Amino acid sequence: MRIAELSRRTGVPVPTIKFYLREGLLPAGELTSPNQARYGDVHLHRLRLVRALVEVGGLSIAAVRDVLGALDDPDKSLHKAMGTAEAAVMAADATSDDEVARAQAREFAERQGWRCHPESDAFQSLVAVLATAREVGLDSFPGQLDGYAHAALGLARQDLAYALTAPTKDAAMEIVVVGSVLGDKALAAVRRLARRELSQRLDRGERSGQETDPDC
Amino acid sequence: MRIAELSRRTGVPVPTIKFYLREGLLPAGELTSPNQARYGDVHLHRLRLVRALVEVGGLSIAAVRDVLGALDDPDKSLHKAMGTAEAAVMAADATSDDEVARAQAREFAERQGWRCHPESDAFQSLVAVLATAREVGLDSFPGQLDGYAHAALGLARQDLAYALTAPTKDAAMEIVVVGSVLGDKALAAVRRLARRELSQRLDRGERSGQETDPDC
DNA sequence: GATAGTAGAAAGTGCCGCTATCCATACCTG
DNA sequence: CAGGTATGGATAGCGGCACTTTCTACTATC
Repeated sequence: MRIAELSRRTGVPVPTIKFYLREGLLPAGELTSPNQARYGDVHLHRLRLVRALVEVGGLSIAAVRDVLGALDDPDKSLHKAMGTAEAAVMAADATSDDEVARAQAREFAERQGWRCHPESDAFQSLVAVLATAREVGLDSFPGQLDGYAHAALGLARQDLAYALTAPTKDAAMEIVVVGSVLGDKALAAVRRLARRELSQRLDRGERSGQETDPDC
Repeated sequence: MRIAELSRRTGVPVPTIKFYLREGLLPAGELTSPNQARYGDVHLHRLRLVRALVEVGGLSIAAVRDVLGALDDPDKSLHKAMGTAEAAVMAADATSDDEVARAQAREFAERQGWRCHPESDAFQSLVAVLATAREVGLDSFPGQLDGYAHAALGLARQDLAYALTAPTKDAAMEIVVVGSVLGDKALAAVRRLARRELSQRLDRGERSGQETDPDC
């Protein structure tokens, strides 16, 4: 297929596709002449992937390039690809050196029995959030984390199970990466729906919802 | 205190504070002369709040203005303030009219027994994610949602309980709004830590972790 | 052979979150 | 009370980023 069809089937304008080609987010098409190229399903799929990461995930072009690079690297383990995706999503603001927040995060990890690297983007991001919470005066915020951890463990278990459904390693990596990005967005949305649902139930005087969600 | 001290105590440059004043994110100081003003703890707190929303939450200036407006509105219910905050966070890309995705979202809501408005930002956002998942070929993604819902209900319950710890309605609103924004970030980070922890345990041949998290 | 499409490169656009510069005035130190 | 520094207010500028536009020299197609 040619670039116009690629554009038609994805809704991405031709100039934007050219831009992505230039930026290395999309592999070049197979040249049939000095100024003609053919694109295949690979390009179609990749283009949709790029748009998903950019539009839904809010990733920058550079971050998308990193993520795709990790996906394409044949030597890369699933573990490492996940790390790259996380780094891209976390956007590492690399802020303050709040020692208290760092200690809070470490204590939290210990409480959970998690052995996590304090240099990882996820950990840094957590420290940044805790520092901000402290600045804004949300003193009991760190206590919330344990509840988050409980939920997160369940989600992580589910994520991994989902990834194992993939037929090939490439597919698994893509599921993990895209699932990370889409999953975050979906979880945020579902969380808000749940919150609204619960506050509605409270408004109606129902007891905090054991009837539709037996919860253990 | 004067603007320089406000700047010193928050780390925000004076020109940026002036910019926020101009944009209405910060109330004007009390004028003591035509060109002198005094700022108080309110300004200090508000400024930190703005930075938290902008830096951690990634909210645009306009979104921050909306959120703060909701917080300041004395007539606004906690419910409405939450709605405004959600709208600001969700950033409503208002994309495709994917009927299939919409149906998937509706089915999900029914499965959960949630009565949610299909016009709400959270619902729209969910539809957008599902549409994207479909485009990228993540066919079994909708099945993930039920697991998300389980986790989200737990989190929502915790969120509401947290909000009820606030002494005043204003404080509760702030907790809900800021907790929403910080909570999303924190949850994303914790989720990644959990995922890494679990995949480490798998690497070591442990059975998928009942020993540190009895989970029900 | 006219029309439309294409690759590739270079320059331009629009938005957004600041940042810089000015000015007239106020405070503050010596 | 003089002189340097800070302030409020206004206007203009800047840098980054994700595209878009424009151009040229070709090529496929009707």
